Amino acid sequence: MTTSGIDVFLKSKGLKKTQIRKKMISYLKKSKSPVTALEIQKEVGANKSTVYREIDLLTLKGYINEFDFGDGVKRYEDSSREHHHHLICLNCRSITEFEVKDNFAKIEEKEIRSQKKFTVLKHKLEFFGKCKKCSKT
Amino acid sequence: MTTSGIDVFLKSKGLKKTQIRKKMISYLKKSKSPVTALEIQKEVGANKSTVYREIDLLTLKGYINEFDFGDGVKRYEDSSREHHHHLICLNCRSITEFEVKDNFAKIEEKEIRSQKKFTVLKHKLEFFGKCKKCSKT
DNA sequence: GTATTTGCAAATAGTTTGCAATGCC
DNA sequence: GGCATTGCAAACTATTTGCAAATAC
Repeated sequence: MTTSGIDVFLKSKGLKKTQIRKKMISYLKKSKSPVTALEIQKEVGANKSTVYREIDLLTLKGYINEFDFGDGVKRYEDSSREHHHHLICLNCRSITEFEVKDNFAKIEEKEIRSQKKFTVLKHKLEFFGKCKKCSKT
Repeated sequence: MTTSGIDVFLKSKGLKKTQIRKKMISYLKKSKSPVTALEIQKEVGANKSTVYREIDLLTLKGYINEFDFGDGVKRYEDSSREHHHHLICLNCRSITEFEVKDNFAKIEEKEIRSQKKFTVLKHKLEFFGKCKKCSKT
């Protein structure tokens, strides 16, 4: 989303264009891997309540996606980014992205709909293991 | 794992065969969807500290897998169960299992290894949406 | 007998809420 | 001006920890 794209997004969602909100969206937009509430707080310089409230709001409006990789902290990323999955290193906890060429999950969605009558809205696929660096040791 | 299988497992891991541990393993074994620490506590009748310590221990020994579906509570299931994915209803929060026939993720693992030099140990694939019941309303 | 396991109470971490003050349109 | 947004402090929830008592082998 471009800078003016953000303006349009905010307007369409009935959200005011505040300093904190703009900083937060900009931070999410430039981050290469999902960020935590604490990281957002530090970067944006807002109160933690504000950060959490803003996260809720942006999640509700569909601007961000939430992830939990099992270390007790939630992470968030710009939902407009290209579809990808995450590789989480169980050793150093680094998070790498993996762009998907073939969308296998889409195929499963069809099976799920026909077999279970369950309507898939989104899916999350994460791989846990050892990153390049940690595999060497 | 059969009852005697549990005995063998405990012995091989150097774990004592206590009442609480046996009850907990038995509960995990029979549960059809991942259970929370609180549910385990109620079923087993142990102190919550004991439950959390036991969960840590059994996770460490590879007996259980941990999941987080984004509602702030962790869930656990017997790792020896057949490989499957979860369908989480965003409306009523029910969790359904979906057995996988073709293992698409395995194919991606190969790409991940060659492209990213990342060694995959396990993956988690979850589908979020509306269950059969909630789709009707 | 001794190392493991357990319960209890208190501590911690992440997140949420009530309320008054401030800022955007 | 009026409603959305923000900060602060306190509350809340899930989980963890220290320590002494109980239990398995």
